[in-house]
Amino acid sequence: MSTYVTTPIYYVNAMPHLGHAYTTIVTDTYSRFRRLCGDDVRFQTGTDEHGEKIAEAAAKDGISPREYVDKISARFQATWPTLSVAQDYTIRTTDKDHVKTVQDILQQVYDNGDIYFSEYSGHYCQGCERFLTEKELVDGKCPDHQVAPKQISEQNYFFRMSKYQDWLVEHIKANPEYITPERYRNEVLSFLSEPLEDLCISRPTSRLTWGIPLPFDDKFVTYVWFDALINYLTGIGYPNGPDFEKYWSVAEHVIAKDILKPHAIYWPTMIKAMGLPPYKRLHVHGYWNVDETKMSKSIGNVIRPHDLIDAYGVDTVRYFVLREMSFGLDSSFSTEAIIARQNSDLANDLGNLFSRSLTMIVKYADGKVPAPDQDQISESDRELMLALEKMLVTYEQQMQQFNFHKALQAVWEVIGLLNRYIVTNAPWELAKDETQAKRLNNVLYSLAEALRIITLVLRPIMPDAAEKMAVALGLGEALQKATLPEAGKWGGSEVGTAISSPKQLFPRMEKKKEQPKQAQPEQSKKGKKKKEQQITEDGLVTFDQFGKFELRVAEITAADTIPKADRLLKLTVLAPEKRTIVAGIAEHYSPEELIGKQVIIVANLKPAKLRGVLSQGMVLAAKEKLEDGTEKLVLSTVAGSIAPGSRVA
RNA sequence: GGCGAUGUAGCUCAGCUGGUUAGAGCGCACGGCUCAUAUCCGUGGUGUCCGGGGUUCAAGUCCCUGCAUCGCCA
Repeated sequence: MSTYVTTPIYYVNAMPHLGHAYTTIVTDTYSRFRRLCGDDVRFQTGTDEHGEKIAEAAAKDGISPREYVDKISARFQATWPTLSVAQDYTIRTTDKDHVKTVQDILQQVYDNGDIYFSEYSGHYCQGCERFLTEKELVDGKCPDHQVAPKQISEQNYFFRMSKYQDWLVEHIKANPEYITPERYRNEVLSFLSEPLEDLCISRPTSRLTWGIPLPFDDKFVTYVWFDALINYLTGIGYPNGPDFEKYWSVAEHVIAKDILKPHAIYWPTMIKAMGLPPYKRLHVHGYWNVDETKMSKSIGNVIRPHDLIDAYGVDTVRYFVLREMSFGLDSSFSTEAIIARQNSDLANDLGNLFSRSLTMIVKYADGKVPAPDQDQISESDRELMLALEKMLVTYEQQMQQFNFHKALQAVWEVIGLLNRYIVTNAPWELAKDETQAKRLNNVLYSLAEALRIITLVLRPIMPDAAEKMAVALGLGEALQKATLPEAGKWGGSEVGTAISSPKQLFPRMEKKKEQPKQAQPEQSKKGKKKKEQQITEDGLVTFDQFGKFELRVAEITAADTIPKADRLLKLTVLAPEKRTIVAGIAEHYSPEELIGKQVIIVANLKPAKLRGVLSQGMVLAAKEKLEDGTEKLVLSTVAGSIAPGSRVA
């Protein structure tokens, strides 16, 4: 059997966050699971690097798109090893072979008549990179970006997606596992109950050059999906690569729910138009919330994988996300939740079980796996064997269905049983009585054996911890090659194998409310760094020095744009005297919305002329640099209304 | 507005085709053990199974309806 599993290619306009990490950990876990089952596995991830947003972000940074995508793509690729993710191939949409394959496919579909040229006009939102319908607009603005879209009339190429709608509906209905979990399958079928529109697949080079040129019209480049989705083919050598057929016939995609439509509708119809068989399964997962709220850049609660690894370690992070989230549903991330899992599941249940078992083998059996005695098999031994057998069946089924939390539940039931087994058999009592030596050996053997199997099934989930366990159990390299069908059977432990005293697998963690190492917005991290630098360079200011700054509350009474200055606004304020202040906030605030606002100004700043206007002071504002290269600016103000001119200190 | 999902113990959730006193983990309380990472084991729940109505000998489980939350679509 072979397995081909992919993550989406991640759009490089943002740094990796918990969502990216989750998708990738899931895919990695599944690929390791299939390997454990003995499959020939191909696991692919990658980055999506074309498009307007990339070109803009690069321009803002003053570098070429190529330099920009190299930089961000490298950040993604550097993240995966830290999460113990071991992909076989990392594709980039800017790879030469990918570009060529995309063009070949476009030409082929075009030649078959499934791509046509047409004109249309509409409201184009730059943030969304798409045309919005009349009804989507709120107060004439894009609801997501709060910007009025541009009215654009454009000629473009379209993919005849509608032609394959009936086929797709039939295919989804005939294959219940094509899209899972079921809720997303239903969503897609519901969407397909309405007539499908054709898909716009190009952008004129007059507007965008950072893309793959259409082979049949060099005045256009490919628009996102035709470029991006094809990565799943190019990564395995489409069309003539030696392994293409083998892997494509078993292709499985893992995605988050935000890109369901492209993967469940655009992609199958594209594949059909190319004359290829459809992919096998599509696995859709939900979002991670942070403490009940959405993770978002503007709130500043974005969780970064490296912060999590620093604070908890990679095994705990992997275990946590896989155990906590019901695949398909949204889940919440919180410091409390991950620490609870770490302490109760990993440290107390698994870690302690491992520790006490190995210690006893070292103490009571000279550190070697003792020989079991068939005549001394007790009821509890039998129960344990049966439980492990049952666990393996459940584990395999649930892992195959992407129900990782259920698979782990099954494993932890056995861990619980083992802790009870130890109490029931009390090896420390058996050790005191020489006539019980055989019984003792059986118990110790059972423990070694059960832990060996647990180590095996935990490998896909926590590769590093499983490796440590394997080493302590004296399993060595045999386990690396072990597959579930054989190594899962009871009795695989070799008598006489040397067991070493265990090191602590998982430490317990303090349940502090504030974890200093816990994921924090990058903003504050940078701030901390700066602060440290200032301390070392003695950049501290004294109270007296600070007192020289005269900060006051000012009320804005008028605001005007300044000709030929697109960043500046001329403000008239009361502080309490009337002043004119020039502020570089025009990109973030419109004059109208400023009237009446109370802001904080530096009142004794040396006046300066800006664009011919004398500025008597300076307005304070907080600025945040967002991952996509844009900036967010918010004026500083007071928490309640106060008389203009009040001193701030 | 249309379609769909969800609503079960303090928290997170299991409960398939209706059938004895509705479950698990976490947390909490008490007791026990000592091999172990102050870990482990045992005991402890009078839960309006969202509200209302209905079908049935019997409903958390089916039907209708209302409310709440969420998703997709328009």
